[in-house]
Amino acid sequence: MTEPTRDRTGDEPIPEATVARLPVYLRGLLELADAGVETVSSVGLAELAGVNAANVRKDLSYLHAHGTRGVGYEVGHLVSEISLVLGGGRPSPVVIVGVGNLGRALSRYDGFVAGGFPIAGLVDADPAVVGRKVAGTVVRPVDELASLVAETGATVGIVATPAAAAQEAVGHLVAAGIRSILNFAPSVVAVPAHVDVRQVDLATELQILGYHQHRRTTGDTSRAAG
Amino acid sequence: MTEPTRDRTGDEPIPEATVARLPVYLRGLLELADAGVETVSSVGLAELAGVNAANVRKDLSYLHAHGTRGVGYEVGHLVSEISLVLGGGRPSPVVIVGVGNLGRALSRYDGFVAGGFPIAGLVDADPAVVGRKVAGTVVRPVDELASLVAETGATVGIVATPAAAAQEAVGHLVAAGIRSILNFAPSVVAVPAHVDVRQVDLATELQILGYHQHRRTTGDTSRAAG
DNA sequence: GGTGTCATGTGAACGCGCGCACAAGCGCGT
DNA sequence: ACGCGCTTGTGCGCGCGTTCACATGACACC
Ligand SMILES: NC(=O)c1ccc[n+]([C@@H]2O[C@H](COP(=O)([O-])OP(=O)(O)OC[C@H]3O[C@@H](n4cnc5c(N)ncnc54)[C@H](O)[C@@H]3O)[C@@H](O)[C@H]2O)c1
Ligand SMILES: NC(=O)c1ccc[n+]([C@@H]2O[C@H](COP(=O)([O-])OP(=O)(O)OC[C@H]3O[C@@H](n4cnc5c(N)ncnc54)[C@H](O)[C@@H]3O)[C@@H](O)[C@H]2O)c1
Repeated sequence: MTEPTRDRTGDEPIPEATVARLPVYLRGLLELADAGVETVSSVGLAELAGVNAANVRKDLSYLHAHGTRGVGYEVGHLVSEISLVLGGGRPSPVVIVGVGNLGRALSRYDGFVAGGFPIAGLVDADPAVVGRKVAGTVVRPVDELASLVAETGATVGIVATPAAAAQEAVGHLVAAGIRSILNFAPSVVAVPAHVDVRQVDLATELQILGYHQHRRTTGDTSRAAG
Repeated sequence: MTEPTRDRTGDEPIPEATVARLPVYLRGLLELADAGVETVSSVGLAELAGVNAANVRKDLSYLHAHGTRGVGYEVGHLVSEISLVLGGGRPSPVVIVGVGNLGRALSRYDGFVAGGFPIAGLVDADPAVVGRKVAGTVVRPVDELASLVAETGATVGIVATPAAAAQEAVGHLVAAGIRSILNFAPSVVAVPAHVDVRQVDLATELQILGYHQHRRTTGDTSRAAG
């Protein structure tokens, strides 16, 4: 408020819908870079991302990644620009709370480190799980969460506990200084205003699919054969 | 149908944003029902779901679940009404393609059957995986997918293969008659118009979190303690 | 050096979704 | 029986997001 707006490195607000598409663009761009492609048009990138071309152009206009008229966008430039906006250029270590079925699968997910999200540590409340080695990392008790975050500089917390323990797990993460949380438990959690929570809810996704399927099979009588 | 009959069983289109919230309402309502609560107001349900109360009322108005003015909504009625809209009242068996780290975790997820999505079968392309028993189910080869779907009446497919194989896996599912697909692979897949695909992308979620975190740490210099 | 062709960048319109605010209606207490 | 308080149901305005359509501008070829 006291100082004017600086429009250098990602100071202006990017629309949320655009932010959600940037990772998809980034994936496509990395594929292109691997294939040796150096420039890409908004139409080409739109096809890779499955969105409208005008949407791509408007999205990229929010970044400081201007393209060349008549040619397109420089792939390498876009990659670095989007990476900078999304991750700040630095990796974000991740702490996983709850090392059950899902937590173990996540621990072994190689896409984490590839995407700039290395596993900083695993914690669990079950003494039978604590001390065991999962994916090369020893599971630590929940009361060591704060020190674990402090040691590793973890900035992201993943909640993979049962729903009943999700709010408690989130509380521990917030108390440890984590401000970005990804919650896999099917539970609405409350957090302070400065903490960002994103929900990944498998059951919800399936039920949304179920709605559309149900609607097609009951509302559409013109389709009989399969 | 010679006349345009307005059926009462979910014929009018429900807004997509509302559909996405219905599962959250349902979870809260089931908790209330477990606690013996029989009626709930829009304010109470809004708190449970973490949304605005007027939004709840408008959402429920799309269903045929009218409440009683001055009292609220009947919990049991809402549960059955939302369940009917979302799942058609019948369970939707699920086929999982790709039984790796994630596929195994999903197979053991008890929330599936609890939510009306029992595991109908598991398939994988790796001969080393085929034949092994995971969570009480034997993994079958991909070329048995069509017969598996036919036998079990599976209506939902989950893709848990590497990204490079996602499009192929989706193709198999579509060929087998599946019209609802949940894709965990970080890959944009193409499907016919009558097939519904929902993407669950972990890396995307983390990168969105990363954007907000990066924005806070660089743009926001004033932080309120508390 | 001129011109044609191509792709970017953006103005404007449309639709959707959200939330406020208020009227309508139901039940309970007196 | 009657009024009061509580809650539903919704009309309306606002903002966001998406898309079309077009003007602007760069590059390549002749
Ligand atoms: N495939 C899946 O398993 C899957 C898929 C989608 C969502 N989910 C959700 O993810 C969550 C975990 O699922 P899961 O199958 O791994 O369950 P799980 O029971 O296998 O694992 C839960 C783990 O959390 C630990 N835990 C419990 N309370 C804790 C606490 N207060 N603090 C720290 N750790 C605690 C437990 O000791 C256990 O190790 C659940 O909420 C589930 O609904 C799971
Ligand atoms: N925690 C996680 O592991 C995690 C989290 C989020 C997303 N994902 C995504 O989920 C997918 C699977 O991850 P994963 O860790 O389980 O990988 P994985 O390598 O452990 O498992 C992949 C499985 O798919 C099978 N497969 C390969 N090609 C196939 C094909 N054409 N048809 C059928 N099956 C095939 C393989 O044999 C293997 O069993 C990946 O796309 C990954 O990016 C994983």
